[in-house]
Amino acid sequence: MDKIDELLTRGVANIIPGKAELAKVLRSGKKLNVYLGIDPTATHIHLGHAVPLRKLQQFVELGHHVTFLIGDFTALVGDTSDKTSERPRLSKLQIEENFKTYKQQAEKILDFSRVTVRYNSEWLKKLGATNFIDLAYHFSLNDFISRELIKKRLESGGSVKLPEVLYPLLQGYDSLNLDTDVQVGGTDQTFNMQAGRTLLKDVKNKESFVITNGFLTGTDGRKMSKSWGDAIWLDDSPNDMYGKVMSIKDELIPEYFLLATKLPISNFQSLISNSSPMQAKKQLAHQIVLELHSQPAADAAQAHFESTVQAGELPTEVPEISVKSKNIVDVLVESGLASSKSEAKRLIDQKGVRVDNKAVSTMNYELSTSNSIVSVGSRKFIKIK
RNA sequence: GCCAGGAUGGUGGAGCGGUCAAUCACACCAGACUGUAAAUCUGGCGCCUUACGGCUACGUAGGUUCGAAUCCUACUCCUGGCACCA
Repeated sequence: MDKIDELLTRGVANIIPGKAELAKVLRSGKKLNVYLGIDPTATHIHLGHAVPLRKLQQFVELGHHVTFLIGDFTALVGDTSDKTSERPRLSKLQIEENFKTYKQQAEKILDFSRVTVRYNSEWLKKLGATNFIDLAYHFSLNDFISRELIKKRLESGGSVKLPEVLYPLLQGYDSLNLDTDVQVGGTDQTFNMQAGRTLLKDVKNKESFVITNGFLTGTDGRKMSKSWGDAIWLDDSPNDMYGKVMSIKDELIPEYFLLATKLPISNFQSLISNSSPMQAKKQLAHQIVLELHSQPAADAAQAHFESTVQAGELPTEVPEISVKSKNIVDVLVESGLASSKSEAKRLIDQKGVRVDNKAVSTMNYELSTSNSIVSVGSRKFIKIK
């Protein structure tokens, strides 16, 4: 399996119009214009978001011309499928701030020095009503209302706002302006990306491709999502990240190797079949931390996991804190181990609090010696100075 | 503008005058168990109090009542429908 094969298969849900066609173009050696669009309201990236970024990076490595498109204009219109939150109108400054934050995380995966960053307001701002109507002639309402989501809402008497219908049009115009050969995105973007194909074909008589990637399963077994609290974030600390990976179900190990690391497929296949789930998962967690942080961080996170979680020992580095109080309840609150006195008492009640590894059984407990280690549960430790 | 429906804890969503700090589910926390921070089971999950109990909360502001998340009025914001547009 060479790089092109890997690009065509790894984490890929669908290729439109087809894999064979794209393979042919890739093999021809032609440099392609590839792009991924993002919504500038998003600033925090998790491993699921990272899947299309990895795909983009594969294109970069093959020497294609990759554009990272920031949907600053379309953000104003809003992809209204998400109806719960009112979309704030972002100022140019905010958008740039957001992107800065985004980039800090994204560059762990995507090499921005070999990527062109652009904003779609560049051309959308200039698009007048006349041109806009012209664009609209390339589409029919039938296509839009046959979409599953839209159809359901219409059938149940819900309303579909016009901008929702117009949104794909703008996205298609992006493709046209970037003279796109390949668009990358999640399967949820299939329809919007198709609009680009339509325009390119109609206007420029150009055949283009769409690659959609699958979704990564979150730590709770559902799709990894910001709102479900089951995400592993690119900026999670090494220990957190390692731990979160260790908490996934064993069955997900191959999926994670495939979608969340860049380890060659053959490498991890043999690894999985030759080791116990526990070992394989530790390898996986190590690899993920290594890629997103560093080798030493990954080693340290693994050591931390082995000693703290597996052997139940104290972590090597315990944050030190000085507190005014001696009483255990106050200490817990002051150190932040508990958010309120009520919670602190609850924790003590439930035998969740230990001082120097001995469970605290009374609220009146006073810390006697300095340098005591206070712990809550099995993973929160603090050393009291 | 008119009509109808709605706004409850981190989320979804009950409750429709007292027994509501608010059913339930999810998320979260602790305990047990485990190769694991998985699964499963147990307990917990506003704040203050060792406890008895107290306090603040159900969009905002008032009112009715011995008593309101529950009834009334106004306002704000959402969601539909209808109308109007020189």
